[in-house]
Amino acid sequence: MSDILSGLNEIQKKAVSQIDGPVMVIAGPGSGKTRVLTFRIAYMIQQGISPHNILALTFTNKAAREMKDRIEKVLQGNVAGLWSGTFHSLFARILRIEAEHIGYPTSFTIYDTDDSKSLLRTIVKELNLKKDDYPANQLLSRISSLKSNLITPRTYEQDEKLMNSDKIANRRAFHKIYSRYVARCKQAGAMDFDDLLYRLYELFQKKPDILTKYRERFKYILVDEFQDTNFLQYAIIRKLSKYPGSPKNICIVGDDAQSIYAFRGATIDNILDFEKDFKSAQVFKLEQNYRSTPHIVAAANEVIAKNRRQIEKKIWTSQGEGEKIRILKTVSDNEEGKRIADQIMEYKNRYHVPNQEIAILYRTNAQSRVFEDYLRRYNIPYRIYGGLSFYQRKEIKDLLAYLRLLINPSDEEAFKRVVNYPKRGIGNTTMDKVMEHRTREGTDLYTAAQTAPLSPRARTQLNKFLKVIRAGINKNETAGAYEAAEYVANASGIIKTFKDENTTESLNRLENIEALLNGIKDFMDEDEVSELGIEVEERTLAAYIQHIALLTDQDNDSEAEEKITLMSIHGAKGLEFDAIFVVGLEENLFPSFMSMENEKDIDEERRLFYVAITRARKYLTLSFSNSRYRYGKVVYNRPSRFLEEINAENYDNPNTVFGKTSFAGGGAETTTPSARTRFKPIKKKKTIVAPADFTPASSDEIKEGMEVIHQKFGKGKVLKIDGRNDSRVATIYFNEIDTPQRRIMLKFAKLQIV
DNA sequence: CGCAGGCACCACGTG
DNA sequence: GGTGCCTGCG
Repeated sequence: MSDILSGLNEIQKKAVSQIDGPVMVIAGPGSGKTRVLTFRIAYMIQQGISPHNILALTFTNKAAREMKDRIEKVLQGNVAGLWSGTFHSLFARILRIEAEHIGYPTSFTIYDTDDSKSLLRTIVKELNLKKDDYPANQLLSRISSLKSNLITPRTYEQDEKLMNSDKIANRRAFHKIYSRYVARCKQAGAMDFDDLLYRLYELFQKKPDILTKYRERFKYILVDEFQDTNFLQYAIIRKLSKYPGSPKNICIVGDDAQSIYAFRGATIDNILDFEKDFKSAQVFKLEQNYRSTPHIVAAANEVIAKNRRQIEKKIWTSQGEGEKIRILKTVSDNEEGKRIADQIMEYKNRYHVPNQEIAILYRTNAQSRVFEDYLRRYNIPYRIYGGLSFYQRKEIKDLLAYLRLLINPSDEEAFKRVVNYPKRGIGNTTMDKVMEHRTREGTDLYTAAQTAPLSPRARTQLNKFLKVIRAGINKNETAGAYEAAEYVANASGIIKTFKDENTTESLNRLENIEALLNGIKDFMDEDEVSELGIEVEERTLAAYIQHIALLTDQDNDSEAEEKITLMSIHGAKGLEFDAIFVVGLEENLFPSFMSMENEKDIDEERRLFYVAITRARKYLTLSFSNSRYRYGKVVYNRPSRFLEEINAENYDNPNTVFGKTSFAGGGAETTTPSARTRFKPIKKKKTIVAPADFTPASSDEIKEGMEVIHQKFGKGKVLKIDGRNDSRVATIYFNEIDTPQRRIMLKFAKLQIV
């Protein structure tokens, strides 16, 4: 530990030891980025810099935790006082401390996307607008991007261009919705995700002395995954580090080639601007890849070379020969699931790759299902990341809504969510009255609920609800968070409802409620670090709620060991595995149909593909399917253009990609790559029949020796039919597909006779 | 006011 | 294939 620098390569050493002044580290995949970051902080502390003066911003809580653990190990001591975490969680921490300066209560709550959308829907309704003209999703993403670009409702109004574009686009009311949304969030004492950034910026802008306080504290700032920061995040970083007399000790680490969050406002302009903003910045490029074998590295370089506009670099490896990239071509998404499960078995048996070193990566979470099915069938343990997490379950969100009310009764979304849950006879009519009263009085919903004139019956019921909340608030203050939560879970009737229902479903929900209560207990009892390892300053219900709101997908992986990983490519950023399967490589899926319009979006998809393949250490498999289910319908897609962007010599079975496969002779894929075949675009449309002109024959018309067409498998010849009546099975040879011989249940088959 | 059943729309990715 | 919203009835 006396020499932290030993064991690093030359460039890494420089990136670690240059601690004064602005530094930009461009780090290719697998180039030891995390190592550099952790060693850099450890080195700083060893040089006598107080951890208290260091701010390290990462993308996930997990990354922050890992970093901290590793620093502690290197220094064999603690790093108390170091602030490391996500932008959102650290900024929320500052806002919690300074809330009163911007007119927020210390106990402000955080609206998640569902809350925001629900509020927007309410506002649209209040303004008597049609929800089809103002879909909540679009409104929210527009508002989010405005906030991220520091455009407030006021500056919006003064911007003729913006106002005009709304007129043209027939959404004149947008400005009204935006300002009302902002006002209502504030009135409810709530911040949405963007507010956690925007309000901090506002705080720094309005209160110079507070800004100074944090400037003096955070003398050294590090930002990980800088390519994924948006304009606002960078603006805050600049506020903290760029001012007259600033030491400008700022280090950003990133890789423009791995920028995959443009859709939420991230811009690689930030990387390009950094050098302009900090003219004296020293730039280090980490290009040696320690992770992957040569074919994978070569493929990555070939793919990313197709993008225009990027910082020049080329990753390289000194590793010897490794496996070539495999391709799987299948006829359906179902078969894709099966073939991949088969290959996983092969990896396990032949190469002894442990489960936790295997990952299946897809573009959209909806693709996970088939893989789940087959992994379960093969008894291979797996874990799915993303999709509905524990905290997104209905029963959990309901109880959390109650808890949110305990710390902030003004929280309008929480109030509406549970005022009539469990059912207590407070329906739309009553709530409309309360809402009207709220508008008339200009108060928050909670206050209005206490004074609104109502029918005696509604009043009694509403009072019962308010009483539970009041008692809960009281309990929280006197007895503590766990006791309050337990009280509310019972007094609200949630627990009773599930018990009474007494179905497997409801008992399962009850278990989840209990798990949540236990989670609160753990959180409160833990004295330093929560089970998730995220350092929190205080142990209160408010801190717990905030902590939950800011969890990231990668954070809940306590039992990841011994299991195969299934996740979206976005979720896989920063991770690595021995064996990677990138699935669903089809046009309209990956690249996504949303990106087909313009080159810029395709570039982002390509970077996503780049991220996907560079997760692999040794084995990489790419798969695509001719057809798959989407919205319950079969769709046919061509193979992804990205497949052709990898040079044939890096493929184990290149003919599968380059369209020359004859599929004759049993569809064997044993062809060796012929020299440096340059890729040809796949022009030939697949001979799969479109559903429109497809008229299946009835099953008893099918006879041996017939030529038939199958909706998915294409043309084939009936070799044999066995069984009788409903259990008749035809053995058919489909010469257009990979594994041509199939057995088809005639009862279900859709076959057209040629 | 509650509930059942029909429906539209959805879903690309996230703190 | 799922969810959340609307409608119409009891």
